[in-house]
Amino acid sequence: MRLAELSERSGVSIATIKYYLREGLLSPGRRVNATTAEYDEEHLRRLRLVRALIQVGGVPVATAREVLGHVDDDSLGRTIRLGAALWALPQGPEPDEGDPAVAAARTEVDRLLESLGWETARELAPLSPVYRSLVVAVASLHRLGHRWDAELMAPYGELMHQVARRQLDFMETHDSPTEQVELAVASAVLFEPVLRALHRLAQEEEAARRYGIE
Amino acid sequence: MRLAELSERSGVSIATIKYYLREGLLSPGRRVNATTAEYDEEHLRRLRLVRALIQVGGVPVATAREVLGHVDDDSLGRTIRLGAALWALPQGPEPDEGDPAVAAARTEVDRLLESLGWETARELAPLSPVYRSLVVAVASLHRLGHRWDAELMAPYGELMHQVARRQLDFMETHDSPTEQVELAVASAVLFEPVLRALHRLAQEEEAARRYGIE
DNA sequence: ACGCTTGGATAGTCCCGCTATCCCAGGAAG
DNA sequence: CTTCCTGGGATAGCGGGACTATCCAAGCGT
Repeated sequence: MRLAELSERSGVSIATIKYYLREGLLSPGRRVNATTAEYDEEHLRRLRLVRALIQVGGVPVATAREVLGHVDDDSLGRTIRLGAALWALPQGPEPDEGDPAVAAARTEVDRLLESLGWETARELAPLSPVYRSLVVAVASLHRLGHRWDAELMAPYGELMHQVARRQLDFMETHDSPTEQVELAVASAVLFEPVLRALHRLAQEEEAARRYGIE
Repeated sequence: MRLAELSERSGVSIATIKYYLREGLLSPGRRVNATTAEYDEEHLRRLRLVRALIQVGGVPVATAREVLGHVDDDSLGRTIRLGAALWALPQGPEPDEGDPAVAAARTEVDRLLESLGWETARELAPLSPVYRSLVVAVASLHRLGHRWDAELMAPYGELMHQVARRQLDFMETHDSPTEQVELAVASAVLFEPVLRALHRLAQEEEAARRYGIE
């Protein structure tokens, strides 16, 4: 299919697709001649993923490029590829090491990982952006006066572990490693808005049950 | 305390505090005379909340203003205040009603709410931005080929309900309604990065356990 | 009295995600 | 062959968002 058709079927404007091509989020089409390029279903799939990441997941374009670069890197093993893709995602602020709230948060997070028995996560913690963003969020909660300790959070960790297990089960129903990693990334990015929405709905629901519509 | 001290203690630059004052995220200090204003602990607390919303939660300034407006509106009952504040938060794209994936997603979400017995959420669904953002995310998962139905999601809904219950329990340990709503908003915004980080760590952990470091 | 700080107002900066314009090279129609 | 039209690449511009830098006038301290 041509650019025009790709645009038609994906609902993304031609100008925007060109922009994504420039930014390296999409591989160029197969050049038929100097003025024509041909795109296939693979491009369409990828374009939908890109849109989902950017629009629904709110991932910046530069980050999406990096993530997809890892997804496509089939020189790596599955775990590393997945890890690399997930590590490229967060982009929150870095922890301010001078802040005592950060130090306290770090201690609690470490205790949490220990009590959950997440050995790999503990080993990789000093390097992991995800770990750092967790520390930042916990430090913020501390500063606002929330009690937040490992005991309190452990059940949530277990829950998220259950979620992750379900998702990897689903991932394994696909064959191609690239597709698997793509799915995992899509889950990471799109499943989170789902959880967030469920969380907020639950909060409203529970508040209404406890206090009624005053 | 003066502006300079407020800046010092919060770690936010004077210029930025002035910006927040202009934007109405912070109430002006008590004017002592034509050139001096006095701020108190309340301002500091609020400033920390604002920073957390914006930096950690990634909430746009305009949205934060709206949310805090509801938090401060003590003419409303607790449930409504909390609901209004949470409704102002999401800011995702609106669902495209022409899209069949959106229609399918809506059906599944409605079935989910029914099976969870979230009556209030069901009643308010047509109006709720949170509900709409859930539909958008689910539709996106559908388009990317994820199986997503009410049965699959119900356990996650239950989990989020548990989370919400714990948070409201904590909220009730505070007395002032404004503080309670503030806490709830902080939870909604800061607890979510925590869950997200836990989710990603769990995903890495589980992948490493299943596949090793290939 | 005079410099120094404080707070308010205004304009400017930087980044990001597009979007509009221009240009040239085919291919199709006459 | 010529002419016109379309597809694709390159470049520059736009609009919004979050700050940030500069200026200014009014006190306050010595």
